[in-house]
Amino acid sequence: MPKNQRSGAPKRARWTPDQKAAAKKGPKKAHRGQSAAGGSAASRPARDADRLARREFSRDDSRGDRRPTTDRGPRREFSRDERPARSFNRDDRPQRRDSRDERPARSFNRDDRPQRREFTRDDRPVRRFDRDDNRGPRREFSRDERPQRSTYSREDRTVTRFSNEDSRGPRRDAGRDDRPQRSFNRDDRPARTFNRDERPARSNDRDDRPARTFNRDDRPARSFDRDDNRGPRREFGSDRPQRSFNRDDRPARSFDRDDNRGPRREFGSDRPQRSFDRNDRPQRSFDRNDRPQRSFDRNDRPRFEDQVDPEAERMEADTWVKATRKSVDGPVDVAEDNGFAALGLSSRLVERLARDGITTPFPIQNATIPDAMAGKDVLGRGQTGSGKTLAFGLPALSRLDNGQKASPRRPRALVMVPTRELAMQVSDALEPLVHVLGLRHKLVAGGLSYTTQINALNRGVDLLIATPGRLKDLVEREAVILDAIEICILDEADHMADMGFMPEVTAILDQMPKGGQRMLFSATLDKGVDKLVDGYLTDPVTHSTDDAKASVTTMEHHVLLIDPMHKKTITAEVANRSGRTVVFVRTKLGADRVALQLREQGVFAAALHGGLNQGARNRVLGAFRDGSLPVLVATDVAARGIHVDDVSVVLQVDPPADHKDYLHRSGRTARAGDKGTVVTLALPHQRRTMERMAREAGIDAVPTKAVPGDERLAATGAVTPSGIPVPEDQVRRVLEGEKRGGRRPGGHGGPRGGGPRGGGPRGPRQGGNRSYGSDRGGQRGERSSYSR
DNA sequence: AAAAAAT
Repeated sequence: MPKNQRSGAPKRARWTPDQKAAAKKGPKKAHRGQSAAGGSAASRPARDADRLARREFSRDDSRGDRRPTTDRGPRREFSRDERPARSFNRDDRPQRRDSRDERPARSFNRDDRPQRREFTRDDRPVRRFDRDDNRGPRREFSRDERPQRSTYSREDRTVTRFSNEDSRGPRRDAGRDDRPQRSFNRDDRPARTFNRDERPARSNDRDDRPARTFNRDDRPARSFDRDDNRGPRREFGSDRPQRSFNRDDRPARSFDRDDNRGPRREFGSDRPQRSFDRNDRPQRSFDRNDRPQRSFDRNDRPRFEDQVDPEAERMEADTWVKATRKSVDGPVDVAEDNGFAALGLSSRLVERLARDGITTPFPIQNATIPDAMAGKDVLGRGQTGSGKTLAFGLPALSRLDNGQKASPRRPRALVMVPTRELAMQVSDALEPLVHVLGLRHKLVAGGLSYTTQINALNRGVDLLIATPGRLKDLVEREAVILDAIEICILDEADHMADMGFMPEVTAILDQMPKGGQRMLFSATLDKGVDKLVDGYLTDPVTHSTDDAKASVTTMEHHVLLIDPMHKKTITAEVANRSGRTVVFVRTKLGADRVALQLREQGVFAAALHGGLNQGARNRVLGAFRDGSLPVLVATDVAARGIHVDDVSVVLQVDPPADHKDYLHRSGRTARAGDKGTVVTLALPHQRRTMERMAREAGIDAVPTKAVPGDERLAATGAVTPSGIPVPEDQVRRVLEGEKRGGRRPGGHGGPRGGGPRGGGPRGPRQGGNRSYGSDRGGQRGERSSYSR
């Protein structure tokens, strides 16, 4: 059974037979080969040499020509010359003793047979694993008394000689003729006694044992040579999982009572006997006023994550970021002039939007929805915060709302996005709309449980929201079949058309029926996107609200020419402000490093990049969203689509790769009409690139020199940082959640294994986020490194 | 370079 089934698909996974078969033959041959080679540490020749040294070969070994001499007793020594000459005369052979006639007649009477001993499992003595039990005193060695064990190395051994006429000299024991002749006659041996009482008394007196020495110097030096002296490796129970240092690899925490916990806590016998008499119970009150007042404050609710293990939390990650929406309770009046009603959307959708105060479509929604409702292919270009999610989500859901139901494993609509965070954001934004129509949706992305995804697919999913990698994986496992996709939407298509993504994306698109509706949204239309458009869209209607130029006039752009030695300081100065700051860097390591450097300077920052596990990603982004983390240091994983309110500054510590990336990144600020500042640090050699990029992006920023303490920095609201490092426990508290009353049994789990946590992601958002339709178009980019 | 699947 391939490993991916054991760990990747947890025990409860309900696989269909097809899926099992698919998983078995699975697309993972490479891994198996890998583990076969990597798993058994020693190479075959090395192992054989080792075993040879220990004489472990036996007949059933594949190279069973060498048998051990162990177990046979000392080898009988012959002198060839002493043996009688062999006769080849048949008559000289001793009579065969077991001639048929001499044997007792065989009885075929069943009752004559010796009683067969019955083995029942229960008859067996319980096997003891207790060291102190049954084993007798431990054999004591004095290490020094042991003969030096010889190390076998093939090279060290002398050639075995089978000839007597060699130079070995006389045998060591030659002349010991006083020894009695050894008899090989079994009957000469003293009878073996089976009487326990005749054995010497066994001493269980610890004091009888030689004192153990604790003197380190008495011990022979420890060898670190693997092949040296160690004997076979200790066998661990096969249930012990290989230790992994990958956080995502950890086995799910078990809540099975019988599992691993050690003896159950003993409660004092003073616990009152439980009564099962109904009349003993206190009367239940049905008086509403007796109940505690229900609180509608989310913060009052018990923290769900406190009751949930980390794995379950990850499984639930698609429900993270539950925004507090300013929902209206009770019936909602849909105004006459409701813009969404005018677009022909179902009244339930319009009403649901109105409940959240969404009544006026954004331009891209106005432009796109009618065509999308008509089933046409759509090519949409939308800028930051333009509301693309609703632009494709509303018509897609409206069209799915036709009384049909999704068959198991056959979703009817698919939204593909390039990052997990974006997928979650889309899923969250569409969730209330999906539910109000009685449809089902599911998020399918990496880092989340396979089980919940597979189970949901088996139940039937109308709208699937996915990242390409996991979706392709599930397609290969036949956990999802794309032949019923009526509507397919590619969001952030320019990113999906990147070299690394393209093969997976096209592989998935190729699985879908030709005639379906396709919608493609992209900030720009370049070569890669053209390829997707040409290959997969039919007569698309193009709608663009603006082009890939900075059009947000509320955004200020600064390109600062700085000296490399000032980079760290200036970064901290710019990032340190009352509002939220997103800092972009080129690499994952750079993100970690810059975040650390900021914290060292007193600016609370945390890194977000694809190298973190999904739980950490959720916590960081959640903390940033809920305001407990003011500075987010991110790779371009956060450059697109991620919506967070009130980001006052985007700081590009490493310049973007191109003008599109510049616009994508800067699109994290100045959302929904807010003001925003984009600061890009440029080292001297990056100046010309930045000038060109600014021109292409359509911004008027002239690189100007800056030094720490520059007043232009202060003008953006920057505050000189305190220089006092952010305490580690604050970092932990915010990123790992509040510590609960100190229950963290020693020795359990890893650094975070069973720990409470959650914190950020489920907290309410600050500042009345409008999570609907908030994805933006924009640009992307980056290049050149933080350190020089 | 990053992202997207794991093992």
